[in-house]
Amino acid sequence: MKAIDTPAPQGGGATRQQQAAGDRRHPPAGVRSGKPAGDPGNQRHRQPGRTVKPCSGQETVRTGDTIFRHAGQAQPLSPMRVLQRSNGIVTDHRNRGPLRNCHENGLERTEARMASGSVTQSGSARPVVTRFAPSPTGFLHIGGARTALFNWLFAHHHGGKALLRIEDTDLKRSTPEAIAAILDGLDWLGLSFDGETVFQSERASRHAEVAQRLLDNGHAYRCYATTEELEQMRAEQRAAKQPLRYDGRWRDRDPAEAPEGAPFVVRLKAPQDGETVIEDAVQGQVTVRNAELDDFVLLRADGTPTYMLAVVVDDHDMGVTHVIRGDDHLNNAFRQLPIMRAMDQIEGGWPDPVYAHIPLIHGSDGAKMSKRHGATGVDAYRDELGILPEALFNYLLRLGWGHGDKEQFTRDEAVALFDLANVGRSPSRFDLKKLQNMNGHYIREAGDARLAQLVAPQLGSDAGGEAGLDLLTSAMPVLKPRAKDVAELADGARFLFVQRPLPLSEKAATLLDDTARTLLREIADRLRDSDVWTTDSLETDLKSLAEQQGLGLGKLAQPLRAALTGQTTSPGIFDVLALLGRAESLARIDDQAANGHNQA
RNA sequence: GGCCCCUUCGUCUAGCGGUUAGGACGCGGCCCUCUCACGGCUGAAACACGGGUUCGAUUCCCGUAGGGGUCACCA
Repeated sequence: MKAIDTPAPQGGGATRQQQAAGDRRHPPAGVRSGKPAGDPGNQRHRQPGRTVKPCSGQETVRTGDTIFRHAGQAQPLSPMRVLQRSNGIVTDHRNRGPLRNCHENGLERTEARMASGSVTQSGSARPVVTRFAPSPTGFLHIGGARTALFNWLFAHHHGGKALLRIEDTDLKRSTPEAIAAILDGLDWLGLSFDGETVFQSERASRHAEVAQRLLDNGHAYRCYATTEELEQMRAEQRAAKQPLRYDGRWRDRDPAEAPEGAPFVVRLKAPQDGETVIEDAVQGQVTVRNAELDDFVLLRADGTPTYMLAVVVDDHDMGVTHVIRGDDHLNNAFRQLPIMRAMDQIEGGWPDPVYAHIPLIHGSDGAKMSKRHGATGVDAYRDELGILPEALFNYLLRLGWGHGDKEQFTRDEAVALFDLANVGRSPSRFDLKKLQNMNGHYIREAGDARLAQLVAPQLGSDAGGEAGLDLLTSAMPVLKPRAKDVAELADGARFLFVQRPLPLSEKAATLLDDTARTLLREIADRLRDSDVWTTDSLETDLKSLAEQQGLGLGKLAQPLRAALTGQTTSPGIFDVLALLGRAESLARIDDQAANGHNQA
């Protein structure tokens, strides 16, 4: 955060033109690395297919993102954009600068990049603002949860703000229940977002206003093509094996030709030449030829905005500096950027955000997570799989991000260490086994009273009362190491609340043969005589009894365990006795010692 | 199909031109031990392939293969 406060090398009051000129004198690579652009270090991390090949005979001007070769004319670079780009570089681990070679730990490395790369205007801070923008069509998806987490961590790491926006413009599919479920899921994970939650549906008029601005300034146009017409167009493209895209039939047509009173949509007049380059903080440099993009719809025939427009307008209005979202949006960035660029040209103050497209979470079969992969909502992990929020938090953090060999991260550590630089670029598969293992770890660390509260509802009314909760709480230390989710914790605790006579598991019943019952009587006699009833005293008593009988402790403990719990597995036998108490223990032993004829 | 992205043990990952390729989950073995866990030790297990560049490539470049994403008046 300190780094963001670093005063700008360039004059704060520079006009966009001056800034553009300044940018030309100091090409991005140079600014970025602090080295001459020709430095070998700058070549090192080029990715396959990402190298920008300058056209010979023409000046290739990189304004950072768009290359206009045809005109040899660079799009003016706003001061804000310089800042933005710098921020992008700061967070770009694929960055070709020398800092990539630093052998520091990730945090220091990040700090170092921050310190060297950040530029602001007038020395004023441009705080990081991220946003999580789910569409409320269901519960909080596990992938969405991770996106939310990364946005939250990044913002907090940089002392910025993480905003929440509900993308509910598709009224047909958005429900209040889904909104509540998402909010609930975020809350459960402990991800609190800053400021007011923005509801995109409430901003339609603002979106339309921007569309009008675009229209008025020649960056958009009305398209009167009918749905049928467009379908036919696509059918023809399909038949001709052409890429499917709007052919721009109304782009340069005289509006006077428009059919009287016919409905129309508003389309962006997107750049057709050159290419757009994004310095993605995760994916590195990504280039798409502008010819690949068509004039997509901004405003529907009914005047409502499309997602593409709404996102851009909202991100701008919310002051979003870093767009961290799923990789499935990478292609969208190339459609959203032209809208921002157009608005920046019209009124200024619409800087490019830094993009960070994080890889998707895949199911075990390697395909994008969906319903058929089983649990996809965080609510299912909580309610059905008995996962603790801190476990999911940690697991999601480690999915696609790493920090050396470290596996466990507290919330504070995560905030301190998280960076986009160490987010991987390839999709990762969801591994329930590892989540459960991690959950086991956090169960062992969790407070006993808290776990008792979680477990009680699964154990009937006895467990929910004050006495029941107390019992559960005191049993937790010996129950915890044996469970990897809340259900297993409940299973382990069940013996505490079952009513006599205990039902026996098959294995337990087999264990309780005649000799075992005889032994149980001996045990009962011995225990009845002792005046203290603690784990230690019980251990002493039973060990001496075993010794007298010339038996290993195991021979004695197993039948006893069966009698006390009805199971063959449980916490340590002395703990079980102590937890159950003298009266209940002896009663259970007597039950089995006497019983028997009708058993085997 | 067009475009875009990705590729280290089965899975999550470390690795930043020279390493016995490290850790974690899972799996096997041993220890601990009253059972089951926990914990400790230990074993098997990976650089997709082919070309470059280099004295030297897991690491940089190109290509192939494979996987994924995306192509609406959905978001």
